[in-house]
Amino acid sequence: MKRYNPLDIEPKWQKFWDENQTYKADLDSDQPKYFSMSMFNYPSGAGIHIGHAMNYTISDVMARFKRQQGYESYHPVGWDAFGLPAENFAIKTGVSPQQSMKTIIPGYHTQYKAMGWSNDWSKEIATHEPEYYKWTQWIFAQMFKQGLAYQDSRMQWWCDKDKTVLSNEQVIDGKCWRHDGADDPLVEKKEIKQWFFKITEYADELLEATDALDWTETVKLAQKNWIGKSQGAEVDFAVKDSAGKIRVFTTRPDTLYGATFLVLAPEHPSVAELTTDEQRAEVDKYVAETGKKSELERMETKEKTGVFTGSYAINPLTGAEIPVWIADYVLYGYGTGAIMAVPAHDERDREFADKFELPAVEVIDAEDNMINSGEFDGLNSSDAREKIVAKLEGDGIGEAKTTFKLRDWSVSRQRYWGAPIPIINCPTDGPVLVPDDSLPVVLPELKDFAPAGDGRSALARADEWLHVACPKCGGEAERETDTLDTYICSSWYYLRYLDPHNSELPVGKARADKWMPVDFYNGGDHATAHMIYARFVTRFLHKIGIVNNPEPFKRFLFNGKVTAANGEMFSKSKGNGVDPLEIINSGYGADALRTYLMFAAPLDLWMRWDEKGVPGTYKFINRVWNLVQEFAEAKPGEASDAVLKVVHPAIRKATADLEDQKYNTAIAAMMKLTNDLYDLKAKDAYGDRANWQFALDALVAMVAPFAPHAAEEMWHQLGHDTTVHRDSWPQWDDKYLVADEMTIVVQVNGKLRAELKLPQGTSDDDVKSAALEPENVVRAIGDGQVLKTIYIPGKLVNLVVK
RNA sequence: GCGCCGGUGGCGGAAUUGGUAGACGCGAGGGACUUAAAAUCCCUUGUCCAAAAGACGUGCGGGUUCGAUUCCCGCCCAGCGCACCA
Repeated sequence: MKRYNPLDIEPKWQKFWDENQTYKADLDSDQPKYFSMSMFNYPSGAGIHIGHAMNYTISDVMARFKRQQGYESYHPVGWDAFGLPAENFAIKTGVSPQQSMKTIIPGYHTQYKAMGWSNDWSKEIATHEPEYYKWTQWIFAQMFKQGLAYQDSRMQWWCDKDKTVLSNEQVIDGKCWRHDGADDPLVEKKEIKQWFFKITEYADELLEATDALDWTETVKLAQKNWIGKSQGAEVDFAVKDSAGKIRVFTTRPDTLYGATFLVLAPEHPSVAELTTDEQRAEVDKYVAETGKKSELERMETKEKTGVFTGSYAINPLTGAEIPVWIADYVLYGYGTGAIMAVPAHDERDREFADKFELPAVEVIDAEDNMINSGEFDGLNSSDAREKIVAKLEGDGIGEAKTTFKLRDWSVSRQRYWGAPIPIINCPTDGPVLVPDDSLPVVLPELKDFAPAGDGRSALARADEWLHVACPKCGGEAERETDTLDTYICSSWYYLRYLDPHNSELPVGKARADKWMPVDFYNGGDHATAHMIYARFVTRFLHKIGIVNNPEPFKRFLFNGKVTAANGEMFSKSKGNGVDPLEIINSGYGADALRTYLMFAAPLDLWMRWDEKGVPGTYKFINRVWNLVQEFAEAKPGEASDAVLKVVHPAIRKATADLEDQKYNTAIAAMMKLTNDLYDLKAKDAYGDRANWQFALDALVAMVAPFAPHAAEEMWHQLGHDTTVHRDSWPQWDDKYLVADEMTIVVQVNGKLRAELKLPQGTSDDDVKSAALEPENVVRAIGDGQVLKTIYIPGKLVNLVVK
C-alpha cells in the first residue's frame, strides 16, 4: 500500500500543469464562462504570508469547482502589490499562474528599483513595462479628451513620508494608506495644483447601480455612504446694509422659516468682507486657530465653537434680520460652505444655539405639519419642501440642488514610480496631451529617486527627459513630472488578463464581451477606494465602447483576514507572520494548507491562525488516500447499495454549499462522507466494486478543488486517464436521498422524550399512535390528558398534555 | 453618537421557512497495534448526577408559541463601517 506523501505528489503535478498548461483557459471557447479573480493586493508589508494563500485559494477553489462542472473557467493570478511574485506560491498551491499576468500593474518595477530591489522577475516585469504605461496613459488620454481629466489647485491631503498628495479614499483614520502604523504621522493638507478625474460626474449612476449589485450589504452600504447623495436646495440670503449675499445649501428647505442664524465655514471667502471692525480681532483669531488645527482634530472636537462676524443676513421668507456666525462645524468642502441654522429641527444647530444663546423657532409640529410658516402653515412638510423651493426659484433666490460627499479623484502623485501623466506643459498652449501614437511615456533611468524637494517628484531632475517640444506649437515645453496613482492601474487590470497581447486597445471587444464582468472577485480590503475606482473606470470604458457591461464585478466577496493566534494582525515588525511555503515544505503540503484555510471558518469571518489546523486537514486527505489504496487491493464481494446511500446525500450537500460559497460546511460534508465510508468498509470490505468505485470517484472529485494534487493522483489511481479538474463533478441521484427508515422525535410539551424508528411511508395515524407507546413517553404523560397531537411529517410528534 | 453584523461546549465553528442544539474539525480521556514511541485504527467527550431516569443549557431580562439559537420588546458586551456632509 502506497503511503500519502505530499512532498512526492505535489511537485509531480505542479510540473505537469506547468508544462501542459492544463489550466490555461481557452479565452475564445464557446463553453459557458466563469471568471474568478482575487484582488492582487493583500495589505501587508510582511511579504507573502498566509493571507495571500487565503486570497488565491478562494478564487482558485471556485474556478476549479466551476471547471469540474463544465464551465470554461478562468482564474488568472497576479502579482501582489509589494512585488513579490505570486508564481512560486501559486505553483506550490496548484494555482496556475498565467502568461497574461506579466502584462499588468504598471510602475511596480520602478518601485522595486526605487527600493533598491532587483532580481530575475523584476527584470522580467521591466520588459513589459512600456505596455503597462501605455494603456494606463491611454485611459488618462481618453478621460482628458472627454473632459473628465482636469487640473485644479486645491487643498489636498499630503503624506509627508512619501512627499506626495493622496486622494480622500487613501486617507485612513487620518493617516496615509501606505503609512498607517502607530509611529507614522497624520496626513496634512496643502494647497497644490493637481490632476483630477471627474468621478463626481458618475456619482449618480454609480449610486443608482449599487443596489443591483450582488455584493454584501456592508460593502454596498459603504459605497453608498461614500458617494453620499443629498437632495436639497441652495438659497440666497441677502446681507443687511450690503449688496452682498450668502448662498447656503440645505436638505430641509421646508424649515426655512425656522432659520434663525447663518453659519459659515471659517475658510469661506466672504468671511473677511462680512466681519465688522468690532468683531475683526476675534474673528481673525478664530480663523487662525482653526487653520492650525489638523483636519482630524477638527473632526474629533465634540464641543461647538464659533464667533459672530458682526453682520446680519435677511431671512428671505420672514424678512427677519439674523446674525451671521462662523464655526468649524461647517465644512468648507461640502455644499456651499455655509448653512442656514435651524436650531429647532437640527441637533447640531441646537447645540450651537444653546451654547451661544441664539433663538430657535419651531416650524414643524409633531404631526409633521408646518407651523409658524406664513402661507405654508398646515401643509405637510414634504409638500412644503417642494412649494418653498418653487417659490424661491420663482423669486430667483434659490434652486433645487443635489450634492454628493464624493469628491473628484485626485490622481497626481509626486512619486518616481507609477505611469507618467502623458501631458506636456507648454508656456503657450498650456497642458497638451501626448499624442496616442507617442505613447507610452516611459520613466527615465535615474540614480536618485528622492522627491525633488520643491513638491515635485524626482522626475524634475531628469533634464533630458523633461525638456521636449510642444506637440502643438513645437516650442520648448516640459513634461508633467507627476505620475499617476497606481489605483488607476488596478481599476482596469482585470480586463487585460482577457487579452494580454492586444496592441490596439487595452482589451478587445469580443473578449471583453465574452468574459466580463468578473463572475467572482474577492479580496481583503478596499470596500470603498478600489471598488469605487474600478466601477468608475469600467463605466467610463463602457461609455466609450470598450466593454459591454458597465459593472466590473458581478459578485464580490470581502473575505476575512487571517490573524496571528492571539488575534493581532500579522506584521513584519512583530515578526509573527506565518509563511505558507514553510508549512508546505515541512511535510504537510499545499493541499492540506489549502483545505485548512477553506475549512477553518466561513470566508467572511476573521480567522485566527491555529497551528494544529493543517495537521487536521492533512489527516483528512490521508484518510481519503487510504480508502483509495485499500480499494485497489480489495477483492470483489457481494452487491450492496449501502455505500450509495451515504454518497448521494453528501454530493448534494457539498454541491449546494459550494454554490453558496460555504466551503467550510462543504468540506465538513466530505469529512463526514469519509467517516461513513470507513464505517462501511469495515462491514463489507469494498464488496460492491461498481458502487465503491462511484463513491470514491465522487469523493476524490469533490476534494479536488481543495486538494488538487492529491486528488489528481488518486483520480489516476482509481483508473482514470483524464484529469479530475475538468468535467468531473459528480451528480447525485434523488432516489438515494431517502432513507429506508425515518427517525421521528417524540416530545411531550415540547420536551424530548423518545425517538422512533419507523419504516418510510408509515401513515400519520400510525406515527401518532406509535408515539404514545415508548416507556419514557408514558411516564412523561403520567396522569395527564393528551389534548393535542402535533405531527411534523417525517420529523417529530409533539404531545400537548395537561 | 448613527448604521450594520454578531454573542452557541475547553477552542474554531454547524443547525431550510420556528421543529432532535452542538454537524465537521481541534483539544482532552480511554483502548487496539508496537519492545517503546510516532503514525494509524476504534470508543468517549455540553453541564450536574456513580449510572439510569431526570434537570439545566445558545450574552442578560421579559413576551409570542404546542415548541424559540431562530420571531417581538428592553438591556449588556464585542466587532466592523460612517462619523459635525447641514
